[in-house]
Amino acid sequence: MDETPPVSSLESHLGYWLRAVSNNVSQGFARKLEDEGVTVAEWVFMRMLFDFETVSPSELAEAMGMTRGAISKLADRLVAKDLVERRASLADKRAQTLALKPAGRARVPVLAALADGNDREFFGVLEEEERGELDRLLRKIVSKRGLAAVTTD
Amino acid sequence: MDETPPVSSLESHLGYWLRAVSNNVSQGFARKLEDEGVTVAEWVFMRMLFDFETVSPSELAEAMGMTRGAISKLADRLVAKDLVERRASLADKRAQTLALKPAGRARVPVLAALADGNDREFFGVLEEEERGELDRLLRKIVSKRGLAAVTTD
DNA sequence: TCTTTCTAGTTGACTAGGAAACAATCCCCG
DNA sequence: CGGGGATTGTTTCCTAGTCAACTAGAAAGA
Repeated sequence: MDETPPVSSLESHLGYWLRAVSNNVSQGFARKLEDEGVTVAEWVFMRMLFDFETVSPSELAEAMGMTRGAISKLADRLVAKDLVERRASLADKRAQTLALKPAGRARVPVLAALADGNDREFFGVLEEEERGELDRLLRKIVSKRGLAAVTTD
Repeated sequence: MDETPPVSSLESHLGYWLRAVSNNVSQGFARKLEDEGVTVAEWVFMRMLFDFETVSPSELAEAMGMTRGAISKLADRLVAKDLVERRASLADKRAQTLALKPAGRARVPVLAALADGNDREFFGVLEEEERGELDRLLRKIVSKRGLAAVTTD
């Protein structure tokens, strides 16, 4: 009777398409950031510090969907580049606070412009309202599944 | 005058949300596959071999959006697990052909079921027609931007 | 108080992948 | 033919993450 078990195709999974597009967008973005000597994770890290003066590594790890270990090393790199500084916390000697240094702060608008350009490049193929819909759907998944994350790949 | 330069937020970029969701979906999937001792890349690799009997590493690299070097190592791992085999190509002594071994072939339906479950878990929060729309939008980006992602039709 | 337990951040071992150099082989053109 | 360039797959080195063990300090409880 030739009973072939039904095996779903790769293309039938939204996760597959999501991964394909996301990897591409991130790789494209990474390439643009390369000229600025910054990675995607570093951009996200700096953009977060730009808004919130006082951020702890743990909070950042949570917000970026990365482990504390990864944040620790990421911070090392940014400190080495003189874009970020670590400040000891007075209240709690274990804790620290991360902050942008002036050079880092000055860099953020430039990187933001690259992010804008990257988004235009990849999502410009969609109509305005399609972009709105995509945005809505992605946010819905994030909120319904309660994830706080952005990683980098 | 206080001319603050406008710095776009992380959340204003579709790439940001895409990355957030995609990473989450993939991490969730990776965790499910872990019990089977397989990675996401290995699943994709095997699923492709499942359909097309004869695939060269280069084609696979193209289809999976990875470098040939990465495919070479990925193949090494799968060969080591006895799921895949390399066959020399008769016509061209440089070339080779990758094929699933019986153990690998037997594994695919199980992994496909996990992929189905993962998709349900993450995208089940959307309505049926929202999923259709998301699918459409992602495919549109892939086709308009000519991403390598699998010759689909 | 002092001791146990928890929390913040760091570190080391390991993994997957990219970039580029490489060897083998093929192909084309003189 | 035969030699220069393309192409196939591998390899080496590097980067950026994870996980789990670790250190230092804080907190809670007897």
